[in-house]
Parts: sequence; structure tokens; C-alpha cells
Amino acid sequence: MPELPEVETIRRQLESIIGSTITSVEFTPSKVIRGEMSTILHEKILSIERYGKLLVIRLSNNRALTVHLKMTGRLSLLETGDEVPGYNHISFHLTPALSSDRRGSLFLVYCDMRKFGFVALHTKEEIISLPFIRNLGKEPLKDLTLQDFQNLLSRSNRAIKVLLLDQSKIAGIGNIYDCEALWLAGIRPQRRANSLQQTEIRKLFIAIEDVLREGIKRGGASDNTYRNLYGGKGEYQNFFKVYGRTGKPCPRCGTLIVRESLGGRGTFFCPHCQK
DNA sequence: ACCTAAACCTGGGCGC
DNA sequence: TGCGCCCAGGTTTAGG
Repeated sequence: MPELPEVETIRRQLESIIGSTITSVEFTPSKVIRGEMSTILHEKILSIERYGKLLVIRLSNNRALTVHLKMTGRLSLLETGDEVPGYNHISFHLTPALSSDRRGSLFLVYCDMRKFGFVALHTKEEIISLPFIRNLGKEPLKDLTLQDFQNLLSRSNRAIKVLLLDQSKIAGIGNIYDCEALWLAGIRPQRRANSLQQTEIRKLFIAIEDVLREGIKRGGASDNTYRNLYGGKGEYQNFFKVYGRTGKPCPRCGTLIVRESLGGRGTFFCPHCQK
């Protein structure tokens, strides 16, 4: 599922359309498509940003598209003749950027089987104070410092696994990287955040950075439906230590991995070496 | 501030 | 074959 590394992979690939102009748009009206899309014509794509799991496509005229993939959202960059993936909701026809060597017509399409995600067009006044972005916590590998992390944990009595998933506290971590980071740090997901010792906090901070970096390096995890901008799969699912590995041996100690529900999520951990 | 559960959706996998 | 059930898990919302 798209978490920070998956969305970052797409963000980087989307940089190829910077400089393109939107020449037409087609969409099926639904709650997935938000804002007056018909007014987007002739806007130029200026930059591609990411805040946690949210993509922001900055446009000319002080406007922006925001895209959240949630569970099954998928952005694809297609050329004329390419097959459009199923569950398509909106297609943007683009002029090739001046820097691009592509010749045919370009289409940016959003598809979403479960319709949890969205593509929204924001006007000038809305961009500044999107509650979405305003409430987002700091981000690992970006502005989240060890000191921030220590303060955060010491002030929370919640299960560490649940705290790490709270986007208003830390942006970008989802269930997969949460489970993997806790395994790497040797910490049990059920532990109260404020019960972690200094050395454990440091270990976990590093582990979060490590799994996210590794996720980005592998192009994300395509455990299920995730595909990148060109329809390719990520490889990180081949490196899972605990996620989805119920009943299989822990790569560190051989004890069988167990699954428990925590905060309403499937939680995978080694009952022996995660303390 | 915290917690849990339900809601939003739909396909895939399983048991029978 | 195919029906019923659970599961997936990002985010919001409702209620305690």
C-alpha cells in the first residue's frame, strides 16, 4: 500500500512532466474528483511536492492538484496507444515538456478500485491552509530530529505501533514500514511509547530511517496493488522480515512470526526478539 | 488527550 | 461452480 517510499517513488517519476501544460481533462464525476476540474485547462505544471503520503502538483495561476492514493489509488503516465488501467477516474492530456524527448501525446491518469483516494483541484486561497497539510507531523528523513522523536514518545502513553501511524505526529509511516521498523529495532509493537529507554528510542529512530530509505531504494513495496507511474512493481516486498509473514521463522532468531490486531491493524512481530 | 469501532469500497482468498 | 465470509489498511468520524 502506498506509504512514504511508494509515494516518493511516484513523486520522483512525476518530475518528468514538470513544464508540461494541461490541454484537456476528462473525468467521471464522483467523490474521488474534487474541485472545478473544467477550469484547469492551459495550466502549466510547475513542481511536484510530497507531504507525507500526499502528492501536491503545483500549477501556474497559483493553483494546485492534490492526490492521495489511500489504499488502491494509482497514477499512471501513458502515451497514445497505451492501455488505461482499470477503474479510471480522471485523465489529463499533457503537452510534452520542452525538456522531454517524448514525441507522442502524454496522459496522466488516476485510477482507484476502492475509491478511497482523491484528486482535488485547489484554488489560490485554499492551498495555504489545507487542514490536511497543516495537521501533518514532521517527517523522517526530512525535518524530524531525534530530539523531536524523543519528545513525542515521552509524551505519549499509546502503543508505539499506533503512535507511529498517527500522521499528525509523524508523517509518512504506514502499516508495512511501521511493522518492519519495530522488528529492526527489536521493539514489541504493544509497548507504550513512553516506556522506551533512550537506547531503544535511538534504535527505533534509526530503524525508521533505514526501512524508509531501503523502501525508496527498492522502488516501494508491491505486496498487493501498488504500481509506480509506469506500471512497474516495487521490490521491497521481497525484503519483508515480518509483514505478512505469520507462521514463518523470524530471520533473526527463527521464532515463528505472529499476527495480532493492534489499533485495528494487522500487526506482525517476533514474540521472542522484539522486547 | 486518549481509545475503539465503524465507515468508506471492492477484489482476492478461503472454506464448504 | 459459487456463495458467504474475512481480510487488506489510509483516513475520517462518531461515541465513550
